[in-house]
Amino acid sequence: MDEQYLPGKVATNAQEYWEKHRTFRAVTDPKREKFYCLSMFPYPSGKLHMGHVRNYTIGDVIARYQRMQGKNVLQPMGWDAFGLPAENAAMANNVPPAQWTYANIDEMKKQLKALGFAIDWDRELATCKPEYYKWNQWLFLRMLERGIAYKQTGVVNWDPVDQTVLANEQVIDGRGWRTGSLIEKREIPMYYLAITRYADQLLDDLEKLPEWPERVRAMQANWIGKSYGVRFAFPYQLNGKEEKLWVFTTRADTIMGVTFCAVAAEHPLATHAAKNNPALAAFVDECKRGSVMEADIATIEKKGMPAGIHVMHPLTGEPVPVWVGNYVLMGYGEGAVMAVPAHDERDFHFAKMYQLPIKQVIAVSGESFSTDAWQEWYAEKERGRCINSGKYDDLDYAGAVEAIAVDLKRKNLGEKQVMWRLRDWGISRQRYWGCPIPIIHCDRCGDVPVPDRDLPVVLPEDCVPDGSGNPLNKRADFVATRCPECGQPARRETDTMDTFVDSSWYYARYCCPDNGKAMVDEQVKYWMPVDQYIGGIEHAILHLLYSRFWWKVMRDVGLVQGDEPFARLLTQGMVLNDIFFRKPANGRVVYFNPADVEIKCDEKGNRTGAILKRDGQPVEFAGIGTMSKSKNNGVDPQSLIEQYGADTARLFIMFASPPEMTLEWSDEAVAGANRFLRRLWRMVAEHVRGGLPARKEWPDLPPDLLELRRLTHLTLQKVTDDMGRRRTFNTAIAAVMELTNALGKLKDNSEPAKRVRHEALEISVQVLSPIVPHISHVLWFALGNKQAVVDSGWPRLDTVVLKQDSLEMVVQVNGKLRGRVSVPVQAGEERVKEIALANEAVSRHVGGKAVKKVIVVPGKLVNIVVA
RNA sequence: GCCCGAGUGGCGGAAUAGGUAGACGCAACGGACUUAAAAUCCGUUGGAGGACAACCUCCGUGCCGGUUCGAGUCCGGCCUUGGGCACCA
Repeated sequence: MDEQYLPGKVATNAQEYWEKHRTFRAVTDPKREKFYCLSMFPYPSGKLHMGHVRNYTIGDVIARYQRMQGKNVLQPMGWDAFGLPAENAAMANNVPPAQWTYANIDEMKKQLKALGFAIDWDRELATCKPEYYKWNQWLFLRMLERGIAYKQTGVVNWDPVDQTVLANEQVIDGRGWRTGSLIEKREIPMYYLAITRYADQLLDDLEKLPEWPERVRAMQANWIGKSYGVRFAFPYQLNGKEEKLWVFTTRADTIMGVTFCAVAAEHPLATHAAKNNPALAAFVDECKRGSVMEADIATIEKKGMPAGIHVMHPLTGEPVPVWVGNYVLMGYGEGAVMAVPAHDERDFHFAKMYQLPIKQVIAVSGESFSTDAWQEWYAEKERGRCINSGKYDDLDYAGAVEAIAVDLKRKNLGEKQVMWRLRDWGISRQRYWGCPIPIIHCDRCGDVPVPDRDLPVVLPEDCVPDGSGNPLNKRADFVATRCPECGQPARRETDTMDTFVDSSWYYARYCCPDNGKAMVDEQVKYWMPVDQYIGGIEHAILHLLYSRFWWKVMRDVGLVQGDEPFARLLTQGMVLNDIFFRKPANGRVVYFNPADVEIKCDEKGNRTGAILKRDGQPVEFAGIGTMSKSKNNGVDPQSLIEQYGADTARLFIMFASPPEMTLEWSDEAVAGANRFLRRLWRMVAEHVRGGLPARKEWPDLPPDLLELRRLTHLTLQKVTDDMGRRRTFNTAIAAVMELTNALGKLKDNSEPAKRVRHEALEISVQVLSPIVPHISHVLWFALGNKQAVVDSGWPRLDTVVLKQDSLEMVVQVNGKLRGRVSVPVQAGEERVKEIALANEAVSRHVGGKAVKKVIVVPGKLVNIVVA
């Protein structure tokens, strides 16, 4: 073997071996226990970024670990290939999105291969290929048949200059990113998927996912947002006809405190009222400007204007004024709310601003109500009792809701209802680079689904978008078709599907990526569910919820079995780096890449400042943040691999922090990871040079060697647990480092010492091999093995060597550490107490005071409580 | 604004079920080797105080309060910070 560790040579050696032996090809084999390890597939944006490297390294370590445990492992890879960035790149470079996307895939595939991931590339797929998205269309048609897919209007961002629908991302401070014009909300017809029909299942089945992080389940449950309340109506007269203004509330107990109602600007009542009221029309227009994002709407200043209309209180019959409010969402609930200023904080402030009456209807004993300022208890429902509420006085929350619901029902004006925060999934996008929605518009027959035999509806790949509208509308060869029902000329739908549709079922397609006859086949029964899914925490809600929904639909269509697609989930943290910038006196902020910045420290290592290497002038530190183009703080994985090799990159990423936490970049720590690999290499090289030991029965070992063997197996035990159960790879690596540190101190070169060292090195190489597979591959052969480490299985734990006669226990006096004692393993509690009290340091601190209590935690600690 | 996390030395982090705070690594400092540099190896390294010394004492896990023999860990209230909020993926 080489004296020096040459990462490039080592990587080539290992990767060629895997390629030649087709090591990572996954074969469907029901006789073997399978393990499906899946990382979220990347959007082919151009180059791999550090987030990808982290994601796929975590997945690869788990896949390789499971493989060594003897499982039949599937780890596939593909491309989430439709999306907005391709259209933006197309506009910038005048290149069709397809061409840009395929070039990016080639580049990123090369990078993934350089990192040595144990991927079965035979199963590669890309969502922009008709063989794939045909089945998006096919299942969409099944959903139409079942009424799960339906058509309805929805609100979008409209750029009046470009005459284009914009994504939220393309709206900056209420203006279109290219034109700078003020954005308007606009209602257009769209296709929706009725995910709310599955709301109950999506919520209840979270209990079937014990191996998901608690926080993801909590976020999903809150997102689905089941609430119990009352849906009821305020009647009113319109053009001589009886109409009803419907609202939903979880606080029906406060209904007697309603002093006004508020409706969204898009609500029909607002539209009607604005007709003969120019001031209101102007206000409605104002509300319709701005973004559709909920975060914006929730933080804007609450504004309103009276609609000049009154509705009737359903219980008292009193007139209630209707206001138009910019904070009421048309897309949520009824687009109208009842307002109870006394018991809802938002209504309270709104009422104060517009001098609307505030009527207290809930009292809590011991608290006094005042309209001067809001107090927390006003909104409390647990301790409250109704007052000023006529027949409902003195009822508690549950009693009042019940009684009021009964009365509303009797008047046919409402009833108790379950309400979901979750909204149906609008999938129509007025964009080119996506999966066409398989619908044909016929003047005679209406919206006609494309028959199965005509699938897929193929997207032309040679369009170049120009920023105004959807280029598909200008493609007569795409749009012009015939109605499948009447045969007359008709138009194709030009909207495409949300890219979340593509990523909602790709995991199932990996089981049979080449099947041209069906969406999935019986192989999904073997491979699904995914045993381990790994991806960014930023996908905790949308992607995972849509996937769970889509899978349930596939189940109900009879394609798959089981209720959930992902058994275990690991959400990795983001990759962060320092952010440096300069802000010229009257210019835009300029960001500098940390690689170009030198940090100044004082003699204690505290940061004192930073300068740009190029000009030696100071730059400002803006803290740490996720690696991004806009902050110019990314690290290119490619240059990292070129400098240190794939194993160093992988080792650093797995060592720097546990997978669920954020990872802060550090060039110095990367160099440290490389140093460890070089040391490991040298250790093996020296050991091999000294001659490999003969393999015999274990001889009786002297105490120091026995101790080292014990450490070897303690390390194996810990690493196995850390990698398999805890998934804390950083502590697994630390444990191996401790072992190699101890090994470095062993200067003995006797035959027994060689045997102990050999075993320790073999186990180190084997357990590190999922993390640093290339160097492990070469070192394993160097240690005299005939079979590749990837096929060597997991090392066996020697439980005999772990047995000890005595152990160390910690002794505390009043909870403070005062001494350590050695105790025989079989010693009982009384004996342990005796030994602890006999300790010199302990008795000094007890100091003759009366011992009140002694607590013994077996095998760990003794706490002596004195007066 | 709402939902969900996180906060421990100069830095990344460890402490797995309420039981030794700071494993492992980085940086820094001191030393060895070398003509020199790189590489490598050895040692020190939370703060304050005390002892010639082996060592000893006190303080310390964002802030305030609580439960407990014992709290980084549990509970209540804050502060700061990260992710998500439905058309970025």
